[in-house]
Amino acid sequence: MDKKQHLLDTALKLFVEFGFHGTPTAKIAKEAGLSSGTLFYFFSTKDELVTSLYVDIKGKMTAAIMADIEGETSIKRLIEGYFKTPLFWALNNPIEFSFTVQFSNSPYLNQLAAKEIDSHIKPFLTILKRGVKEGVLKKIDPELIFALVRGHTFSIHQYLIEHPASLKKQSQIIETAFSIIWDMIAV
Amino acid sequence: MDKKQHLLDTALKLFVEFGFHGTPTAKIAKEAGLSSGTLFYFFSTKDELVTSLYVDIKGKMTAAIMADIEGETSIKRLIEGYFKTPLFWALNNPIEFSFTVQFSNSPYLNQLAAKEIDSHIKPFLTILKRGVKEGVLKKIDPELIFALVRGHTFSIHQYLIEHPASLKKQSQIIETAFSIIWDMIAV
DNA sequence: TATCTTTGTGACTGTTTAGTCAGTCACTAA
DNA sequence: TTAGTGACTGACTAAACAGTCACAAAGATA
Repeated sequence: MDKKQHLLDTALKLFVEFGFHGTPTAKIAKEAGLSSGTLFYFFSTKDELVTSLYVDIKGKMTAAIMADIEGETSIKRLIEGYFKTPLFWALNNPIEFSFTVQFSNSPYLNQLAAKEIDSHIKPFLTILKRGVKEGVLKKIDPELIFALVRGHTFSIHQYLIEHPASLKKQSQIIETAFSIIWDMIAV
Repeated sequence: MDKKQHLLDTALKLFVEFGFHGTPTAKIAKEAGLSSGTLFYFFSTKDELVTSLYVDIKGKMTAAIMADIEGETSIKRLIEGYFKTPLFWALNNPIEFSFTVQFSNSPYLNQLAAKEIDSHIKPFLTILKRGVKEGVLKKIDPELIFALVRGHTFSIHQYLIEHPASLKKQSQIIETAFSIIWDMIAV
């Protein structure tokens, strides 16, 4: 499985640099020091490679979030985890995060089972619903709150990659960004 | 130039439905009732067609914003125009707006001269800078405010297309969304 | 050692695609 | 009547590409 992971790593790098369609499978294999056939030994189609990569990365990000919010019960801390962890994770894994952004805005997303997508959204949505019900969050449709938080994350990430700064400064921006979004949705 | 516009319209429809790479030039020409050669008579490459379409649509959107804020001087009203007009415009031109979103997140964006992109961003940024300087807006990097407004627009648009509602309800959401973002950035 | 399975090769193929080009045709104007 | 123009055609080409396949090594198992 060493080679398989190596193919995933190489594909990731090339996809982010040249895009999905700008990266032929032959190039991925060659760059990974393997033959074209080997790629199709591990992944039956190119699409499968792309979606595998997404599932893989998304899984790692989710794991990071889960580790961060483990044991937490307060709505604020939970939302904080869901908001801040991906951004901090993105600082350490910029290529991976870029890939997920690119993927989310591509037609590939539709190839993914709705179930897979849902499994990442649902837990967070449940927390938001509870927050609204308990009066911690404003009486706004939880799905709208979800969209707001998501969009905010997207904004901050965009800003961070366009304006490189020290890790300390970046951390500060993320912290400030959370206060902003929290004030926006909390009662 | 009738045929050229017709090609642009057809391409727009197909690109939004099938994506850039999922739409062969031959299909665009056929769907437009023209021959393959005609497409290349008007647009020297496929890329030129795609970017033309973007410039075209972006121009129309900018015109709508300009019409809305004409004569305005108050920072709040200007920002309101920059935020609300694209969203209302998107309600009436969903396909066009979807196209710009898709385009903005694709590698095609890099093909566009930085100048072209800048020309849309700069005027708004200037207003934000003035707002910060005059103490109307919070002391946050105007570029960050820009990112926040942009992300907020993106969020609301996403929510609106995922949750169809009456025009009245949609308008209400946009109005509310503006109060939210205004409270977020204003002193 | 013999046999089976996994891992790997790289030349090959069938298809799809952007882009070309020689030529048609309706029209204009000298 | 003739010459010229420019929109428009569609069969064609050259390249690129995803995916296949017959064939090996390398490793495991017996």
